[in-house]
Amino acid sequence: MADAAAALHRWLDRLVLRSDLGPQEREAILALPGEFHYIQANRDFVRLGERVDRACLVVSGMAGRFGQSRNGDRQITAFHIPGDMADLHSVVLPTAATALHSIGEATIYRVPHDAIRSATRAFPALAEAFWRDCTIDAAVLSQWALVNGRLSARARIAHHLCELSCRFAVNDGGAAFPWPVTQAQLGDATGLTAVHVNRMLRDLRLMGAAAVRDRTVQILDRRLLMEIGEFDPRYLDLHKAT
Amino acid sequence: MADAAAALHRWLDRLVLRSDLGPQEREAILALPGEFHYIQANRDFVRLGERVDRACLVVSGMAGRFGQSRNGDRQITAFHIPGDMADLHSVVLPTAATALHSIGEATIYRVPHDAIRSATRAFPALAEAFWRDCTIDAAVLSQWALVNGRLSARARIAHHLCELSCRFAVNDGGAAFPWPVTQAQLGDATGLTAVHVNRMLRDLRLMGAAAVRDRTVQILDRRLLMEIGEFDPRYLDLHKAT
DNA sequence: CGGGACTTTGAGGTAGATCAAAAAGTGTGG
DNA sequence: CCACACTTTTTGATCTACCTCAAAGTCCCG
Repeated sequence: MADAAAALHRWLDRLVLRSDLGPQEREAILALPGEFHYIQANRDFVRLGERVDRACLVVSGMAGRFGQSRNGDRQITAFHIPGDMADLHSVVLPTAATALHSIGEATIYRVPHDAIRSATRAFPALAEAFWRDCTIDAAVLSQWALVNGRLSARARIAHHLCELSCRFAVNDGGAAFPWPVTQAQLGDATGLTAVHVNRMLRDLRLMGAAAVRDRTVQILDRRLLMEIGEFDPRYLDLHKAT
Repeated sequence: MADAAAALHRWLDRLVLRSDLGPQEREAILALPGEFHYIQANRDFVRLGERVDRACLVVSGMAGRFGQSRNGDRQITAFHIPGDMADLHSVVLPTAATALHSIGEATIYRVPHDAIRSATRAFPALAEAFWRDCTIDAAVLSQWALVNGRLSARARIAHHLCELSCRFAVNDGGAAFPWPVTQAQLGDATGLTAVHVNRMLRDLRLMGAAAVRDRTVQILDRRLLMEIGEFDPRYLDLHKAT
């Protein structure tokens, strides 16, 4: 089985980008108990309205947070990559107002809320760090609302690719990154149909901005892609971001 | 000048709906220092990217949180009513990724971050309560993303009216509530043009669902309005909600 | 090698945008 | 208390970005 400390370390790396944590606090994070779960491709693993008592750390693959309208249309409200605690908010709001879905195959590490709560009681700085992380999550969502509400289809897609590129780039270069997301799922995130997503991706490819090949996004011209998507990475609060 | 304790009490009422707070913690809230500010109608009072050191409690009127695209189009991502701490999140993320605008005239009470932070250090339950409140704020935004991304123009507007009705109804009946929002602003919240908002409001009026008159929303047939807007109040986590 | 999921392309339809202008409020100063 | 300027609401006419429906092509896995 995989290594819990390694999985938690990726999350810790994300946290310390934004919050100052001392050695004891870091150790408290790395010592969090939990279990690994393998999730089959494209499965809902947290249902809407379900009451949860564990939070999900993405270890490998991707996850999507989503809501659903009456006729079954889905709106993805967040993509989560390895190192993201996808539903940290469930610690303070255990009834999921939002569901989780694996994007392709995924592995998660489920940490009991109790353990997280005792860590925050012992170390107030952790409570603040978690609160901050949830707040950045909300800032990202706020940006999605702006992008999906006000930009053209092409710009929305360009913006999403830029965002994911930056978030992956915290660890490496970011010119290419894994992309298990189907065009239908990208449509669910941008409020478009799969057909239109396909045409916009073709445009971006023909413009030489970005291309998806082999479940991987290739950024061909970052400047151009950012221009098309009106992308400014400041909202991500990744101090190292390009 | 207005009464600080009274203003803070409305916020406290909102907090204790969702979090258990003891007498000392309640007193700490009611003792928070701050200053009252009168804001002229439709002014930006927190700018994008500005670094703030005080949080804004809405005392009277309404406020809107928004982001802006390159060409100046705005997307409102939240409406705040009296008793809401509009940017509590700024305590942990002082650089505003989102701006604030008065909807009509408004009065706010500005509380220094320092005071809020000392309260959370003294009372961990307050840190958790604030974190929870920010999380519910994010859940509301997530619902907006779903509604604006997936529902028809008419449904979006119906949904927004239902939401505000419920949030006002925490205090009173909720069949009618103040509505200083212009049709252009409602368009900025729903991702529609003012012209189309006008037509959809006419439809809702002719259908006998809801009508806006004298800066006030009249809910004519709540059941119908909820049906049109696919509204289910659970995401608001107001235990008293209808 | 066969079946299901995903991608790609085509043709035509429509919800909502855009542009334009009149009507109704709202506030201000004389 | 009226006149003027400005904002907001309302209606009409036209346009278009994106949707819908349909079908062929491609990839992947058992």
